[in-house]
Amino acid sequence: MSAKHNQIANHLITDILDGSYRVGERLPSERDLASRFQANRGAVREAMKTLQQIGLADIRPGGARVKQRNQASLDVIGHILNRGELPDREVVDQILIVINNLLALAVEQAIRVASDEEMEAICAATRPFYQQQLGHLEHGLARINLLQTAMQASKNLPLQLIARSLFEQFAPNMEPLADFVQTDHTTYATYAKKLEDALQARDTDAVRETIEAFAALNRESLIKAYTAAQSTTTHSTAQPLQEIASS
Amino acid sequence: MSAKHNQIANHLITDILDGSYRVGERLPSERDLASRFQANRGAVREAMKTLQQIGLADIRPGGARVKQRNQASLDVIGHILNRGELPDREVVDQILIVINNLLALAVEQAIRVASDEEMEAICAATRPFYQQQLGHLEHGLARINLLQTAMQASKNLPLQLIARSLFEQFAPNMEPLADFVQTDHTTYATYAKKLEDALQARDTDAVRETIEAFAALNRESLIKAYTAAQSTTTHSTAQPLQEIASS
DNA sequence: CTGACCAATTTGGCCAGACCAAACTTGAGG
DNA sequence: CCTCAAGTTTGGTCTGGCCAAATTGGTCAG
Repeated sequence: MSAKHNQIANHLITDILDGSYRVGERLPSERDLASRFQANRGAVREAMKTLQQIGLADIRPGGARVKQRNQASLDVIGHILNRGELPDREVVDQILIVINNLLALAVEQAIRVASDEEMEAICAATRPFYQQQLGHLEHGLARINLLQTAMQASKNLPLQLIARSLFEQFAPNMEPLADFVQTDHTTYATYAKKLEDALQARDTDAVRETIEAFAALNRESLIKAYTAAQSTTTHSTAQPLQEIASS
Repeated sequence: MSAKHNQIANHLITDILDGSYRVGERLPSERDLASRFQANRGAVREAMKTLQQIGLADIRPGGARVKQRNQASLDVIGHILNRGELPDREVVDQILIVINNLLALAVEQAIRVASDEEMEAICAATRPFYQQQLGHLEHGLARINLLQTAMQASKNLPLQLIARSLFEQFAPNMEPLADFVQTDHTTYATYAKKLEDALQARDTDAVRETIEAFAALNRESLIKAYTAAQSTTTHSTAQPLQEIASS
């Protein structure tokens, strides 16, 4: 149902991510791929352009070559998470670490540059966690809202772009795990209260501490979710991530 | 001399970034653009694909529409910095903040997960700053090397990708300022020594502190560079960044 | 006059076949 | 074995055309 060039691109991306082509190896020519996918060369061309911009292939006259994964764009993350039935545990863990750090930075920046109204907006975003009974869905939405509000108040454009890109690739791929996540609302609530207090006091260190506490909590529930999910799921045959190559 | 679709893409990108098209407005049709640039529709098509993947335009049957800037991909940063004779001071400042934070996170992670050899590699990367007399060029290279080594040791793929993307868009656009940057090698050396000690002790807090000290130093020299550069340069007519829109 | 509905037009997606210049491959000659 | 030139492959661009979806504009009922 998706556009043809997207199908082709996705096929090639998963092939590369699965290691069907070695790094530095030449990909099949556009004409070749066109006949393989029974598509026009133009469509293949657009798919190749996607690969290039994702940073998985270096495409130039003479042939397109596979690049190293750690030289890719941030946009590969979504595709990496997409492989297999469950997203790669290790990468998910790494993403959570980064997102939490970005959130801490955003709040730190907000404390520095945001107006009182904007700080109040962040505080308001913490309140649902301890003032209301939240279902799973609302809890997730509240977390997204907190993140977005903080990013907005940071007024740091690169930071906003990074957080947004990362999150948008992260969130949809966590769907398969959603049913297995059990949130500890009580401790979440106490942390949220702590966070608001730290925000009110504009205490950067306390904020960082609290956000790290959140991170630990999230990580814990994630581990539980994985063990729960893996016992239910058929044994995954997904290949492990290739080693992150050296420079 | 660049490929045609790149010329077209760059033209459109700068047009959008300069505000020639309002957010949500429809871009000219592919056929229209093709005749304007005296190019084939296929070339225009590839340019549009670039716009889409950079996140500046939402392109779908019926027409392509301009998106909000804070909904773009991280890859816009390079194009934003590229406008005008000098890169936007504010955005540069924001990038430095983010990069420094990412570096701190990388080192923190390295302390957690890296082997002794990898930690030693980071320490080794700090030594040139206080063991040798570095010229401007070598100093820059040593900084890059420190960043890369830390990223490598962090073993955090998303972190590596972000740092790499950001840095690769940042570095080349700082060229116009390079001649005006004066580094305080002495304090840099003392900080570098401090950083190495903190690394040896695997003291996360001390590392963060030291890196923040570096950040302050860099920021200071950046401000000086800007004032120096602006007095030499003809008055820039670059338009200010549009307000970072609300959600 | 307003709003819903339907046809004509515009627009992006894709296709077929072709030419060019740069890169790659191959083989002859040193 | 190395060097260098001819031939081949490959990406970049072009022309011209068809289709389906989205937009637009007009029509008609309320």
